[in-house]
Amino acid sequence: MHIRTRFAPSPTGFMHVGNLRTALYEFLTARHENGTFVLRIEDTDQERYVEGATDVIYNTLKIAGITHDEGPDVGGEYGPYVQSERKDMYKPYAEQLVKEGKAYYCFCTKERLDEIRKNAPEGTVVGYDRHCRNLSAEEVEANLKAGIPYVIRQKMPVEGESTYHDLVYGDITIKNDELDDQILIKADGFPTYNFANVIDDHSMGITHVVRGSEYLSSTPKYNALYEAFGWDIPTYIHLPLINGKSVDENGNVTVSKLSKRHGSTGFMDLINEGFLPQAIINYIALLGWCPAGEYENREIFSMDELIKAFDINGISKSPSVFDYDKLEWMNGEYIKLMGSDEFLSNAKPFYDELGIKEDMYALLEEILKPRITRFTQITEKLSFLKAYEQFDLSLFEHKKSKSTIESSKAILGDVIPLLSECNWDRETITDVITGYAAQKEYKNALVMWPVRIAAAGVAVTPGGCAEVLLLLGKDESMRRLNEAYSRLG
RNA sequence: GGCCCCAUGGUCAAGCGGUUAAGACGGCGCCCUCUCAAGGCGCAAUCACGAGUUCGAUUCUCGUUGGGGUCACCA
Repeated sequence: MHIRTRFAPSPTGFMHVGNLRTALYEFLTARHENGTFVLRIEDTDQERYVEGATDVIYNTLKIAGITHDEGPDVGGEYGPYVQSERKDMYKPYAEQLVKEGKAYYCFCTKERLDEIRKNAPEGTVVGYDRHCRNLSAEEVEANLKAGIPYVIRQKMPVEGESTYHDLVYGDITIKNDELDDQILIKADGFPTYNFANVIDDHSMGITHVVRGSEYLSSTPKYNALYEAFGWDIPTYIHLPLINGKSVDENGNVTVSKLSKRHGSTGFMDLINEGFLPQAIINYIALLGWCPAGEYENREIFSMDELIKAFDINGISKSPSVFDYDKLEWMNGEYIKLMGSDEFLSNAKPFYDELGIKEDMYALLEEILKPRITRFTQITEKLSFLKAYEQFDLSLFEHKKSKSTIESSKAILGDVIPLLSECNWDRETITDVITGYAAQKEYKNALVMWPVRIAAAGVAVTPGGCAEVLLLLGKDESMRRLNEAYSRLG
């Protein structure tokens, strides 16, 4: 069987990571079986139209490495792939069902529908009362002729129960009287989302419908349509939701659907914060799916590896919580895996901002790579290069190195002249300092501590004293060393 | 509220009747070490509860509790 899956986002200008994960799983489901992945744009809601929103979808998928075989931009045999361009094809399908007695015209006004709801017993929710389900042919004809607005509703089965199978959740059964006579065509002539979805999925040959578990309870309605048309019901794969964790005003930890208050939830937001596309994809791939077999216990996956390892059996049923800490860790792992070119191209914008010269690139990569989990942290990590304040002299005191104000002053006094005469390369600087320490029978730490502090002016630096001196350059290093020395009295 | 779904450490999770209940993130400790990281080693921490079924339940069934989803002329 040739698998065809689709991603059918609405162009809202924003790609929620939950949506992206759905797209990823749809993509992986198809790719793992050498199937076809289709992109369809669901833009029927003109009110929600956002300029450039479809570009956000294209860009996101491209950056994320989720490539589609068919879609508005690449074409395909099942087009058009933009729903607004398909709008004329839905109504005939609905009218076909009316002819076959499986659907009917409904002339009820919105006011009447509201009335039904209002009069419903407290705390209950009632659906449509099927008022127009059994209008006589004459009544329908007369209403139509009179130009009374109408919708087309499907006649749903009223007794018995329906069961369908989901690859993740198993068999799901509901009573048929739960099913409302759903609207297929709205009064404005446009199809409802559910109706258009079924028509599109069928006419595009979609074999596997992959979507969030919020569709679990409305799936019987979709199936009623497939059955009315005599079409094959697709294979269903419902995905557990992604939640976010937050603390409410009472200090209680609560979990709810991932949203803004949990942090960034948009793919582009995460990118802007410095998360790498591959890391985001890798992370969300593992949110709700667990690799098995030879891939068990593995955390880092390239897209190709995900395609190979992906297995529907590994999808879990229970919702998961988006963990920014783990994403952060994973991002760091991707950074450590980077080659020099890739590292540089990511770091360059931050280097440029600091006015860093090319001859420092190699050293910076070495000291930064294990220390950052996002490239955006570079600015902060290297801030000591620009700022050299009147730092607190107590920084010279360090118990473990046995460094004190006094020892610092003495050592700086000795070391400054030595450094001022030496070549400014890593080996020489290190030799000078360790040589001095050896000669004085000091531990290296006792000497390196005050030098590093004096040069950086902060307690924590990426790299040790030799690296700090190199990054600063000889002139600036000597200037700072002397200034600190004089401040020590 | 009706209906549907879910339930293993703080988080992601393996497990698919018999295990010392994996692994990862995070936390903690130790080692390494000129700071901070990285790296290495180690520790703490989980089967929501109650009945069954069974020689034996984390695993199967039912119930309870908790959580989520869904009930539009929205998508």
